[in-house]
Amino acid sequence: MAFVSELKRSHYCGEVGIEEKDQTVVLMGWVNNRRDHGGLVFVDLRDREGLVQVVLDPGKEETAVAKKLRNEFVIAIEGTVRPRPEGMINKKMKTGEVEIEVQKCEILSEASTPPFVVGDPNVSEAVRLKYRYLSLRNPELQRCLRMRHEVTKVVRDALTEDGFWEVETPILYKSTPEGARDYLVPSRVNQNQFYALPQSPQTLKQLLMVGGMDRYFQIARCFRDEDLRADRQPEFSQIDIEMSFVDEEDIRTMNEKLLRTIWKKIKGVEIDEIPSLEYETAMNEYGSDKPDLRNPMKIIECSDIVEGCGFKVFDSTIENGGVVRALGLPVKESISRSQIDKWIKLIKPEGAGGIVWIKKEGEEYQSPVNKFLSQDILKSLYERVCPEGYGTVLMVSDTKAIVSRALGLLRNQLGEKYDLIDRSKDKFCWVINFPLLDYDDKEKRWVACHHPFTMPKVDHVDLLKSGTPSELSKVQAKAYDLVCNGNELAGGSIRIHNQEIQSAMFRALGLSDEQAKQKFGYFVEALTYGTPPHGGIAWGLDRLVMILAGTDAIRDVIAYPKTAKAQCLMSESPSVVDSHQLLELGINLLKK
RNA sequence: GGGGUUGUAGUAGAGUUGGUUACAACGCUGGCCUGUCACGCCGGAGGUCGCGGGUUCGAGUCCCGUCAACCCCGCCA
Repeated sequence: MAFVSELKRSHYCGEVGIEEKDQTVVLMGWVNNRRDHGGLVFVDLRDREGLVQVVLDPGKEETAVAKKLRNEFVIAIEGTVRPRPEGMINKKMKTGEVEIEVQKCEILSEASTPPFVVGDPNVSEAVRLKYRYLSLRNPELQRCLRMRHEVTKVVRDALTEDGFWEVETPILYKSTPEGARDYLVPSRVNQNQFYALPQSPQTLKQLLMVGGMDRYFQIARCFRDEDLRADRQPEFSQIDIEMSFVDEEDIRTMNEKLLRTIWKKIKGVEIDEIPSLEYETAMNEYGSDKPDLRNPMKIIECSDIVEGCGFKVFDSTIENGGVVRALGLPVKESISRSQIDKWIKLIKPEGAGGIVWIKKEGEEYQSPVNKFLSQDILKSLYERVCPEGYGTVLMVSDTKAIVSRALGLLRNQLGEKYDLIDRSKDKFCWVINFPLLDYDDKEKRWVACHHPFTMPKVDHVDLLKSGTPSELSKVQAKAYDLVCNGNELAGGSIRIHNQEIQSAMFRALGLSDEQAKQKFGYFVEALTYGTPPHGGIAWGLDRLVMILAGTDAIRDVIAYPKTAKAQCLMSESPSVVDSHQLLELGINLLKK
């Protein structure tokens, strides 16, 4: 067995076709499968481009090795491409028209019996993660990683074309006072001090604008020490973008162009016009700031119809400034009482008391509240919420916020359960005019919805300066999210470049200029040295690739992902370290 | 931190009201086969039923605890 083959690869396995007829080719790859017929051995040879059938004669000296071949052996073969005999074409294979008649076969590397068959879809996540390098041989995972590569390439090309510079920012950086939990890295040289891994390059990219880079982007790795989800890993990537001398419109236009380029180049799809939804509208009509517009249901206002109706729950809700709103479930089948009870259970944790439903039976409207509501009122409600004349009305009454959360949750649930979502097409929207501030009930103070350097809308600056609680809640931000199929694809804002507005913002957050300086230090100082008007956006790259690849697990688009407990099962990290390493760092562990 | 689902040969599963030696498949392995492509045929090996307790004459099965993977809530500027 040669350590290095004399052969030089001429083609990828998956790329051999009828055009190569009668050519001698050299292929290298993994044995995907072998079918030993005694006097004739078929091997499906695999590389990242696909499979091709190679035919070996174990009787000949050069190919006698065929008997030794096993799954996942790495081999090199030299052979002649020939059309398959009459009736032997395999239509299921891309290369099924041809096969390789092998003249030479070398084993480059033998393989232990793998713990699972490569490509077997029924292997548990734990086993697949432990042997990630074997999972990576699965064409499906390779398709996702190839797509990820293609997306970053398209993004780099498109942004470069538009005058952006890719600038790398540090991974060893400073712990930030707000936001997610930081991953900390101890410093050996500076004992008792720590770096933090960046949650995002937010401040760094703004300082690049201060530094005159004008247009920056980065495929940036970000780190957050928070619990994981199906679409969340502790380290993930952003397409991070920042621009100088621009306003909201410029950034939205630029990113819409980028979005169109991505969908065109990756999926070959032209995107329709992208609607902009006010945050307020999104919350009222979809119960979400990232609505899935593929779901046809909308939340319908019903307060005006039921006002003063005599049903105590509705009346007192409206008197107290709350609302009565409804979803119309557009399915003809009758919804059972127990089913509705399940939905009530679903929305209870959101604070909603229950669901009042209306069904139509012939010309009669049925409802648990028909003792209180006349047929006329039920009819008006039904006709507004189910204008098609069929379906079930599901009403919730409470404060605006609770009704939005409850019906938003229900809307998603119903969309899935009754297959109301049109998956043939991706649906996008911008969500704009987010509130600038949000009141934190636990900590009894105002916090920035986006971050404390987000610019308020021009005509809301005075509201911000007024500082009265009722006014502060109305202040809107120059912030925007790009939403696709109910996922936040990207989010960003225009940043404050004006000292006076920045001070007003800090005051609203309950910080004096002195405290702000202490908390944000060098960053606040930097903004005083001539900051261009600027703003930006960050795309969640992993989520973007997930949507394009049509997968719902973020692990599928990351080569070496971590488990829900943030461990790497392959390398068994995190792990304990040698005591001398800790000693050097001046770290003493609390014994467990 | 809380809730849910799952855990039985290498892999993914079946396993009855608790009852003899825990099943068949894929993979592995020995043999046969020149047209297979989910190759086929004959034979073989492979098990601390996640782990630890408990109930019982007897536990894969019932109970308690625990661990792991996944999903959800909290959390995620």
